[in-house]
Amino acid sequence: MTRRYDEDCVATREILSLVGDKWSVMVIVNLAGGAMRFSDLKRAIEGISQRMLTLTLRGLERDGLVKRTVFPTTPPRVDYELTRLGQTLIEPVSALAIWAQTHRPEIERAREAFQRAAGSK
Amino acid sequence: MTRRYDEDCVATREILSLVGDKWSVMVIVNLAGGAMRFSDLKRAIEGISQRMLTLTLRGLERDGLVKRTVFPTTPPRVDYELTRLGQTLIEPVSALAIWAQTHRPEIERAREAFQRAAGSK
DNA sequence: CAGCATCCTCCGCGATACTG
DNA sequence: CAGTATCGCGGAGGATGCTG
Repeated sequence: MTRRYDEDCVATREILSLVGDKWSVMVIVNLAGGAMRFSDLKRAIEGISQRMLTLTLRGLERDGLVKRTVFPTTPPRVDYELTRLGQTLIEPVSALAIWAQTHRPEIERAREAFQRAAGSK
Repeated sequence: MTRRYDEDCVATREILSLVGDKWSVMVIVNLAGGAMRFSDLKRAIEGISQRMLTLTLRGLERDGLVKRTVFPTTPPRVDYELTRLGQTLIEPVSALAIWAQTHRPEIERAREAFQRAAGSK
């Protein structure tokens, strides 16, 4: 059924875009080592704005990849950690990261060649 | 060295974003079955604009993932196919796609639960 | 057919300021 | 500390029209 096929594609893409999302990956990688609080994540992920960290964490929580725990103290403290589902993502994402590292030189060379080809036009 | 570490991260992310890029993945998946010409790709990838297909193909060609072959006929004909490097991407990307398919129900449920939690606030 | 150039729109995201 | 609310810009990307 075409309809079902499309739905699958859309859903799959939606999830794949997670991996392409800069901040989501950074958060997941950081949480791979264990729970962290909001401010620690903010400090660990260089360049992220408070807003984006909040939005990213909300998205991951919403998808069941991250668990949010609030300690009702003053000042408030909130811990974030990967759920079991979130942890299963680490492996395939790492595979891709390794691919990236492995083939980086090739890509670099391809870019230079492409550059030269374009320049000599 | 911190500098090197950052460079690695940036480079890796740059490559990972490829996977998050909607159109790039679609192109790669379509080319996994063999060479295709421009118009065939355009028809196969529903919803893509001519502009984005061109840009996406240029990017992939630039990175050495796709090879572009021009047949100087009239009307012109251009074939695109995965390079060997491009083909090595299929496996890790598929792994991720399978992860997405496998865990979709869980994610779906997490979203519904999250929705309910937000609604009852 | 394949593709470049141009215009124009939308919204992702950062910066900033305020709250419990 | 851990957010939410608001504003503003820059860039991604669709629509359209023109070429070899």
